[in-house]
Amino acid sequence: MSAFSEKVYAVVKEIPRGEVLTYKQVAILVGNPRASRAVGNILNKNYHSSIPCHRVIRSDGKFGGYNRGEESKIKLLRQEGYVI
DNA sequence: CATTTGACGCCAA
DNA sequence: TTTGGCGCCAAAT
Repeated sequence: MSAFSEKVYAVVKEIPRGEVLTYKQVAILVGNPRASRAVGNILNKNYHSSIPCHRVIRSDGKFGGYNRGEESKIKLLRQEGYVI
């Protein structure tokens, strides 16, 4: 595991229920404001059940993708009470 | 080691 | 406002 991915996992894991962070925000929190793309890449290839990667969405307000399907991601967020 | 890929983001038309 | 193109970074090929 690279330090970068470790930080990404740590940050995502700390997202409280009902809250969401954008890829950009995560990138900033890990120290690389421009690595928004890399963040998505890491979450995509390393999906662990321990990490609520469904709490990470695009800065545009779109939901982005999800390894279990975007529908599942949206469903989860709605269940957690996330509303636009 | 060099190139491509991808759950992104911002700016210019 | 919506679309297209460019930039940026880490991992996979």
